[in-house]
Amino acid sequence: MSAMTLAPIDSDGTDAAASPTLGPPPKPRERLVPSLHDEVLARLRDFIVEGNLAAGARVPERLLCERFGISRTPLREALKVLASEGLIELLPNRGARVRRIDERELVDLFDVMGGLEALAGRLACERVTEEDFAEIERLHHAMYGHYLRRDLHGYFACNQAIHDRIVEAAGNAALRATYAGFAGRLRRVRYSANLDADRDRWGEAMREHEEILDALRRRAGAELADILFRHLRNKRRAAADREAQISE
Amino acid sequence: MSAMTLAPIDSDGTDAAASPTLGPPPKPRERLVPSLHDEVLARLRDFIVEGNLAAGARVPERLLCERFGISRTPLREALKVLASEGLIELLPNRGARVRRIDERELVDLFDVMGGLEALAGRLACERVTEEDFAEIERLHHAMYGHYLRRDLHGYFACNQAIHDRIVEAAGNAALRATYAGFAGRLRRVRYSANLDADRDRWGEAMREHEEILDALRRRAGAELADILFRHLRNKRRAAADREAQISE
DNA sequence: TCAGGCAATTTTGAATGCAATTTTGACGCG
DNA sequence: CGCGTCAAAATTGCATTCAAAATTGCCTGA
Repeated sequence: MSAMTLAPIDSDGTDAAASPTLGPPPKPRERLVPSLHDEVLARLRDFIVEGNLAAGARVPERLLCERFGISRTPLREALKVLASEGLIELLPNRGARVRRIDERELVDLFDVMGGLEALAGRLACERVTEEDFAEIERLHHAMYGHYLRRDLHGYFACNQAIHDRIVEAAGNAALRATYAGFAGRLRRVRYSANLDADRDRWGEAMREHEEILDALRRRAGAELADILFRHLRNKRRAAADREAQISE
Repeated sequence: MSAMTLAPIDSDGTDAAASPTLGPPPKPRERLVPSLHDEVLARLRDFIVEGNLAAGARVPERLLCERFGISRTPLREALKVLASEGLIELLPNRGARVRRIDERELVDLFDVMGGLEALAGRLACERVTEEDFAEIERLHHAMYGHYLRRDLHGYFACNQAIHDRIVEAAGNAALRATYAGFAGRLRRVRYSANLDADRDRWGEAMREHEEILDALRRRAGAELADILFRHLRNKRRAAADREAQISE
């Protein structure tokens, strides 16, 4: 093959950093046009995550194009991205299908979530500020209140918020993005850890959260990482038990 | 907007599992045609990872199309995927650029790698077989041999192999894929942890590997996770020091 | 009645075309 | 000589088109 005609292309020197001297119009036009592609991608992802397409079902290109009012090109681009995210699978010449998540894969995903939360906890111990901690502590107590009142909805909201805050406190963009990605994949399966029917697990979860807060207070990174991983493990196990309980 | 004309689409019942009754042609034509898209995606990824495009440089659509002998459509699809992988960034109406990885992001990526390795270690302790362990032990001793002989290349190869085996032993597909993704992103920056110039770090790394093997032997999950995370941290720190040393 | 085969239709994968935006470069002015 | 303006050229985003593959439906023959 011919020589690398464009082998080492040099940077054009344009820096991603703001260069105010270059911008005559002071208007910071960032994302003025959110680009159809991104919008379609987000919409299609939501469409699937929200369960509008059954697991294993074909993803009907034509229909979705009409639905979103676009041509096939941007839709197909979005499909490739969703496939790389693991939400759908592309069968050569046979279209896209919503990926079916079997029990084994669910366990795998939960474990990775656990690993990411463990990492978040470890990093959070290094970087969390007093304000961050105070906010998490506040959420923790609010959650405890919901627990006492048996307010499942409020409890879940606080629980979610706490875990999100920990990830946030880790101050790691790559971690945040990866965490969000896995959370999205898991959101599709409703692992209804319906604690209402499992008071024991609820109490256990609450105790684990006490440990989490305590480890974070002491900035005990490795310890917090361990607790968080096991916390997710228990959560998954409870969900699995509940699943089995329903199906029997 | 109108009613969800295609709201709950049902599965077509076709199972991903082999359905021999449905397949008249017994030929298992899986991936006979690797689909241009996948090929282009892999080639483009390699092209960028191997440093043919400088960080921050524009990704010239037209030129790459000619280079790969394809039209813009599959190339653009690949670009979207690479953008979702974080390898490039897409600026609306202004094309794709190779993402510039600054010091901060490098630290973030290393930490996530550390978190993933920690998870791999923890899971490996749960699932590793005696054969798996024996293989890792063998690699460890081989690595020690390279260390004694100051064979940097052989040392690196074994080192890499050990970490890969641990991830493999974790038996978690999602983890493996995520790990591979981050490894790819990091491969672009040559964090030449040139141990040859840093004998202390090399010795330290070797001692850490002794701990790793020991924890794995005892199936001490939480402990191994902790060691692996710190191992990556130290590796990063050594690379950063070396970087600073070079630039001064 | 039902299995098998063939042709029409549908669907996918990729190329091409076209409007809109950006970039480039020349020109005029201070 | 430097700076702003504006038009030409290039590039991007998306729609449309086209060929190849798969799916569907129909028909035939046992």
